[in-house]
Amino acid sequence: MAPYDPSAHPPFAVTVDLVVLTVRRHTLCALAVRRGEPPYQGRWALPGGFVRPDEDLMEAACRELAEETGLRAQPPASTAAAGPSGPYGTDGAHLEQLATYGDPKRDPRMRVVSVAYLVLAPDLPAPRAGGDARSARWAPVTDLLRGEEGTDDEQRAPLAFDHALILADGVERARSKIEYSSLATAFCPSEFTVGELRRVYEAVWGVALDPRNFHRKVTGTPGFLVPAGGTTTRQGGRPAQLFRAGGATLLNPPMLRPEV
Amino acid sequence: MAPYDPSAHPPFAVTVDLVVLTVRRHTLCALAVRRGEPPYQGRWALPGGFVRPDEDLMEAACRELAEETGLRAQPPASTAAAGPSGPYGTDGAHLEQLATYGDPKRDPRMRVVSVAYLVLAPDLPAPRAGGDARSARWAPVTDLLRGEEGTDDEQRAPLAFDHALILADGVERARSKIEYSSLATAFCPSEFTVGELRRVYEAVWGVALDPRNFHRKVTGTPGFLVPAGGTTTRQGGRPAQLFRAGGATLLNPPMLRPEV
DNA sequence: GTTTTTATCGTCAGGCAGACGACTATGATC
DNA sequence: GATCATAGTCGTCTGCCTGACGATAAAAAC
Repeated sequence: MAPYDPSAHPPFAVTVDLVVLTVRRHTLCALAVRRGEPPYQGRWALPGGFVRPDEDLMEAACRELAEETGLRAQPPASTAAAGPSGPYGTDGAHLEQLATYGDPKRDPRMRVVSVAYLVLAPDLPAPRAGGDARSARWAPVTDLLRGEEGTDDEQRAPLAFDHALILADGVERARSKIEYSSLATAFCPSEFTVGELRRVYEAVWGVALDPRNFHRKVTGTPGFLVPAGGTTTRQGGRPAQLFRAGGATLLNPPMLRPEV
Repeated sequence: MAPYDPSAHPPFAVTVDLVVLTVRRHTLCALAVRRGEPPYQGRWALPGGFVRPDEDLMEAACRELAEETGLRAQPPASTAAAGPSGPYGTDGAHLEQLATYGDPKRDPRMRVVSVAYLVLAPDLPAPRAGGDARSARWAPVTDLLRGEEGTDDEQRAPLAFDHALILADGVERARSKIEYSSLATAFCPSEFTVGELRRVYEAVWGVALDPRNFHRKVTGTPGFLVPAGGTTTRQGGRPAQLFRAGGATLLNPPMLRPEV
């Protein structure tokens, strides 16, 4: 480390940005908020905000998540406040650090370093608009990521700042992580069927999976699913068994993503 | 994002810390430097330093890496200066963002947010002491991580700050990443034998692998290795073919890490 | 020359995934 | 109520890959 010189610290602002993903209507969606002030006024952006002076990064992410979605997110009492080690459950949603973005020009106002967090949530009620009357919406990630083509529809404008890059990184993380972990259950309500879980994989990966092989795989992996007791017919067709997420977090061998 | 208020930015300092890993004498080692000033004066720490006002995070990491190891590391001209997307090759070494640590109490002097980078390097010559005469050394990660037991030997003192946590996260990242990528070749010189590559896996994972099955796996995976033409006998025994890292970056199916 | 060391090729059995057939149990429709 | 459409669940078969391990090859050490 360079010799310590207190005057040597340029003024950095530190923010957290959230990539909040969910699956709605068989589509992978992300939470977007409309910016109320410059720069990028009126454009869609990822939710986020400044980290407070005495707040841990994950604490700040939890706070922003609660403000935007109403998901209760109390920081873990004492465990590893600093590190990214270990995901952190918030009311069934999954939260983990994604990456940090610090291009000197990423914010025209000043030097901002942003720590992005990834949240995987079950299908939530309509997003809360937040106290400051900003509008928020769930948007398919494909729409948010190909906002480049200029179009009259302001819903199609590219995301503010470098948020398209952050979102793309978050989506890629989610896609690869459900391969070798049981994280896909974070997209499901507390009780769900094998078919619902399969539709999560299909939406996140954008592929069709064989229902029979999928069923064999997830029910055959110890600790992945535990029977919840009942059945449901909410998807139509023959009643399906309800399951809860089991204790296992790592899938070994992993769920194989079909080659495109 | 919260309404913009320029007065609302607490003074954050942003640093980069480096987890530089290599394999020496069949052991996974990390680069450690001795701190020359308080806090934690005299203790071992990860190399790192403050990010400069107009410097991208990865640029800062490259600069620190060059200062500490002499590895030439010029930032990519224009590509994705901000994101963590895509590793970045530096003279054969691999550099990628690891995670960001921002516990308000992690540095007693002030609020410091540190972005950690992971570097995988081939066995280098002795580390450069650096212009400011600090000492640096390669230490087995097991020694650095179990420095907790109080002992007279100052080489055994725990790492400064939260660097033990950062190092542990970096080691875990490396362990899991060589499973499904060809990154293990970053620990090797430009030409290497299958046996040398196997010893990298054995050192990083701390297990013994079957030489025959390993040979079949790596030579049978298209794009992983390309013959370099010659043979060498530097490891003793029968001469072994020399290989170079192939273009493939992802291993599919992955190299399986034996269950403990 | 014999031993030691490392590299490399083969063989074999078991596990798992992909492809797909068959059957079951509901609601919707005629 | 019969039929159809929709989902869910159980099996079968084949091929690929892995782990275990035998066997051979080519050098250095003794």
